[in-house]
Amino acid sequence: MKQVKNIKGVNMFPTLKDIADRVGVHPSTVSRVLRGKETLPVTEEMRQRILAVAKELNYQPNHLARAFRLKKTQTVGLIIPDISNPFFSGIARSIEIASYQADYNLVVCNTDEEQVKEIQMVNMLLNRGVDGLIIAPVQDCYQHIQKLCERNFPLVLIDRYFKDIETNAVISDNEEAAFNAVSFLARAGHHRIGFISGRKNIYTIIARLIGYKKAINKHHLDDDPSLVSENGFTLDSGYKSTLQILSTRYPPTALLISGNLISVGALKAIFEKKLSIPDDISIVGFTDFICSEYWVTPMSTITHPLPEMGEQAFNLLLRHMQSDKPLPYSKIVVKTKFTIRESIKTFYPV
Amino acid sequence: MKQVKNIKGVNMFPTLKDIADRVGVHPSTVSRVLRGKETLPVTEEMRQRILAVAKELNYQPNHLARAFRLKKTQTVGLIIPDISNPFFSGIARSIEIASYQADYNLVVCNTDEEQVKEIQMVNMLLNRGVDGLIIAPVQDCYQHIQKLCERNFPLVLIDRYFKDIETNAVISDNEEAAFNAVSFLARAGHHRIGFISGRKNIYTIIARLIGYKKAINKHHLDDDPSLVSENGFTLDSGYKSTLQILSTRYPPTALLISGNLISVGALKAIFEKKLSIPDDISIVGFTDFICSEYWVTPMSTITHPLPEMGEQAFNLLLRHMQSDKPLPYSKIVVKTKFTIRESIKTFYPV
DNA sequence: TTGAAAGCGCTACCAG
DNA sequence: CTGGTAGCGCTTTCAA
Repeated sequence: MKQVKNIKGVNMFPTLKDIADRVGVHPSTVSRVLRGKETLPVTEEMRQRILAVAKELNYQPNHLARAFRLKKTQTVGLIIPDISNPFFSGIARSIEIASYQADYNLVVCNTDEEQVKEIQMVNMLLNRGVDGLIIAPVQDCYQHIQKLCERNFPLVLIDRYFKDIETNAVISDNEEAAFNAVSFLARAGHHRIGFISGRKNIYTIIARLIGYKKAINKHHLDDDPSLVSENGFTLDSGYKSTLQILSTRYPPTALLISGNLISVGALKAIFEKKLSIPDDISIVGFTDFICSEYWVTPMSTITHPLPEMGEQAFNLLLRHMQSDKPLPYSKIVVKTKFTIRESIKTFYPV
Repeated sequence: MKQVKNIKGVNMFPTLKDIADRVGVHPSTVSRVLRGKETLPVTEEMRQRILAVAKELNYQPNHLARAFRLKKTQTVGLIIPDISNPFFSGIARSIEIASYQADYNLVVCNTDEEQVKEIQMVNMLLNRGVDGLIIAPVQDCYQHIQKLCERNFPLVLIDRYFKDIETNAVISDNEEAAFNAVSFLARAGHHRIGFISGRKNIYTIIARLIGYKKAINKHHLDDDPSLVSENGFTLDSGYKSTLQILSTRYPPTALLISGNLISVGALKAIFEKKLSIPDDISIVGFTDFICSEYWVTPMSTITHPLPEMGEQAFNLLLRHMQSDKPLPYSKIVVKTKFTIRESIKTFYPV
């Protein structure tokens, strides 16, 4: 009768029936005791006997069966561009901490900024029954995101945001941060300030660009389109953009750089041109590595509170996953921090 | 009859039965066509009709049901100390790339180097029915790992290895790498070489220590226990260890540093002591950030081929997951790369 | 070649 | 208060 199952040794776990047999009771009763709320009608004696046997057998409910039955997996999907980017691995880590505490698992998917992959992954994760989704979207389109919202599927966007559709989101104060950084550079005496922006279409980039422009206008700085270079988020694109901007006839004296991999590429370009920081060129970078302050010239950075972002995102998601009726959307904006280091030349004391 | 299920909009996917009904055939037939091997006995006409309807309805097999039935989830678990450590996020990324291609999902868990958490997580992932496990173990104990092997559960260790038990593993040539680095420093004229080793008990650390000692002996360098500081893998422990070693009566002229977060901590200590690299102290670091070459003094590093490690680990795991009989274990050793930069002072030309 | 039925382990509902 | 039963969607075996 007893079959040799689980050839690979998985699932040698006892089942409800095993407990029921030992106690001499029906499996459904065991289920009620083990899973049911405190208020379910069972004799205290029964409870104790079942609980005892369950502990003795070291019973763990079969997750696969539960997930199948309940259509709940206690798993959330995280879709990000690239986990090996420190910005996103920081976010992933903080989400994992929160999800671990709430007894959820985290499935991590990387899009490489490819819209097709993202759509595939959303689909796949839904089919696998994740209970919720946290996404830093590619932002080439949003129909698939919109559909999730229409179905009231628990979803939180992180870092990036669609201004055309309403969703939950945890984002940072990009516009303000860019404005403040450029304003600081202006007050320090810079007139030509370049912006290596990263991939366009992305919410963060658009917001930073707005902040940049506003500061340019407010401080009457050189407003020259050739000072802005949109490109990818990779080291190489940062390198190329920077090289290009520094090779123009009137290169900037300061650079706002939008992303940590881009910053590394920018440094590469700057050194290749034999320029020195900050004497020839001042730089401020969005998001930092942990080692920013140990760079050739310690780098001024605009830092995101990654732990806070991840925690907020997960907790927001959790509320939506646990609620049985649709909740109103929340948009949480976290504050970045501007750290000034030696990478900025000040013509005037600021 | 038709219930309003899926209140949150999940699982609006058609089932085998939906297809069967449309085609006017039994669900099991549909299953045979859709899942079965090519050789199964079905009329070609039937095949085509079913395939057509399946495509029309955009049928996707319900992953939860399949997983439950088959006890296979197409998911592998990755257990690492900390995804926000660039070393491990690099490994995680390369594993994810390989698993994506093989149509597997990846669940990432962080232990924070806590043995209890690791054991918990192994358990939980087994209960959730992962098909295989890749682990960078904490290495305070190995009984749980051993049990997995006894059950023939598909498992690959990565970066770390137990010399007392046989397992699959993808590791790097730590001993040789340490030996080579210290030998280089010796040939450059250093006699007192310190080693900030990281957490002891860890395979990588033990191997590096052996390589370090061998080089010390071979080149007749100062063999002083106070030159070695074992500690954690955090920035702070690197900071403290370095501070301690540099504060001894006869501090070393060169330092081998075992980990990237530790390196950052070491730098902090060095700068705090107002020492300059490489004039006062030379450094070589195990594993690098992408930005190592842009540090105050570009850092000499021993680099791991993370993409190769992750890919090898996943492919090895895949072979074991796909085989129905136990396979012999493989131990794959990858080569590190020693990159010499300005952080080393050479008393003699090397 | 196809249909029918059983069953994975669990939960939920309805009787008693 | 407890037992029985049905069923989630799929695969697999056996019978037709």
